[in-house]
Amino acid sequence: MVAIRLYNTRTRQEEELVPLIPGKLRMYVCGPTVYDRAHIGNARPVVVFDTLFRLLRHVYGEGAVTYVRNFTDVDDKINAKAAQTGRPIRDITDETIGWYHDDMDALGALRPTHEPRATEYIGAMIAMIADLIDRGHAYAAEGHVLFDVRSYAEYGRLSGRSVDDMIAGARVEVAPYKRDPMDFVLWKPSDDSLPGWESPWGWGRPGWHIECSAMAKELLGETFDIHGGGIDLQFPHHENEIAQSCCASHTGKFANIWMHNEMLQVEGKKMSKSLGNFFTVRDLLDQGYPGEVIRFVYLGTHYSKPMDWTHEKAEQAEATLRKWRERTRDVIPGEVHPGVLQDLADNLNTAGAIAELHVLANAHDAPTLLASARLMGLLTEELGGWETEGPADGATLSALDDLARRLARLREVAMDTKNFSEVDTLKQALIAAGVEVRMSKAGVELLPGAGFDAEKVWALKG
RNA sequence: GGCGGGUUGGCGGAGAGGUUACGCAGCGGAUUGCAAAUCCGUGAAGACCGGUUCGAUUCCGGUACCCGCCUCCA
Repeated sequence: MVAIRLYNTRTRQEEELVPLIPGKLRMYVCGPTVYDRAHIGNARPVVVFDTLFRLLRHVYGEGAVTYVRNFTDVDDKINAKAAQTGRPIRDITDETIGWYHDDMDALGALRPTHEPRATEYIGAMIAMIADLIDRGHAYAAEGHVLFDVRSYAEYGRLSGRSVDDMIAGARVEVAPYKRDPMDFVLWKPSDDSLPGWESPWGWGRPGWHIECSAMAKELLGETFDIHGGGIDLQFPHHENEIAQSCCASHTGKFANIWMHNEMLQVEGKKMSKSLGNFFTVRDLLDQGYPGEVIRFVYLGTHYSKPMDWTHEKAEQAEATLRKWRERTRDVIPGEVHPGVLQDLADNLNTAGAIAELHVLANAHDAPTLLASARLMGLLTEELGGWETEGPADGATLSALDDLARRLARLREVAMDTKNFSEVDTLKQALIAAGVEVRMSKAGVELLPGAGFDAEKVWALKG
């Protein structure tokens, strides 16, 4: 069995993945707050950990891997949207979850084993909060329950911060009911306009961090193998998860390996609404970027480095995938290339693995290329189809066929007369219409290419 | 202020203390009426300053610059 090595943020070093339960692998990844379409930054961890999920299933067996990714469906952003639109919260979250599934499916991400909704685990959260109070790690105050960061000596270990340093930064909410400014909310009161649940501390709703601790415990147990998410979650979210879970557990342990993907940028800049470079996955799909192309761009940069989304990368990815799909058409997948597997097992080096795929393609080893690419969720049947669809409808395609025949006739004549001016005129017009013109001894082939303009084609047909 | 990431050939982007990354673009060739597509081949690198070493782009220290998180936005 291939040894998988992963960089562990918790220990700041690369480690061999040794399942806590032999033969079983348990992974938790922080999922979305469901109040709007997922943007392309949200999608990076989805693709990264989907690729890891696929690798783990390949190595340990499909049934041996349990992957949990939550939906945060109780949150003030959702409440705000409900208040703004007058729609019921459940409508909003159901709709958003549907979008999320559609969009992530389009990127070739497998559905996790479990996708728990926070609102379905309120009981487990209340139980964990009560347990934390009993153990002296949390306290109720003015309808809130707060975690006492001073009660947990390891607080700040994951993110390499000390409580005192963070207070010096003075970016924390100071509330009179807090014992320490860094204490964070486990439970907070709700008024009539907000969603809430009965609890020992009154009508209220959970703080953000407790849901992951509670759901991970319910679905994976007190300890498990891998916890993933974006690096932005390292503090405070993951720090707080660790504090809650470790203080509420019998072993004092939580996730074994912590993995964080770096952030995504757009054309070299932070994606933000104010810069106008903010895209949802749906935006890109609607603009015509196939989901597989988006996935390929993501996998082209190692997850531990900032990734830049650029149009140029997407174009190159599309050209590469187009070529590979042509080469693997009707090919039966062979064995996964050991080099590809080795690269993925080496801290999920997807960029290195893609380089190996290029080598396989150049070596004309289509069966191995296909099997290896599929391990990464590329060249799969589900993601295919886009490469042959093209931007032309059926009628336009038949118009192209007519033009191809006309061009072929003109060319035959020109071969005899040695006067190619008419052929070249038509060819240039076709190229100007975004048509790829392929002429060979076998004949003439016209394909809709980049910048294809159906109107110009119809004008040429006359 | 605290924490973290980065700086590699024209562009993108990896690994490895000594031997070709890889892709795109470029260049040469095959093919083509000319092209396109395809195929074959090929030049080009590691911010700066020190240190360790027989040897560093790769390890260590420092400098500069870029970026992110700590704040509703991943």
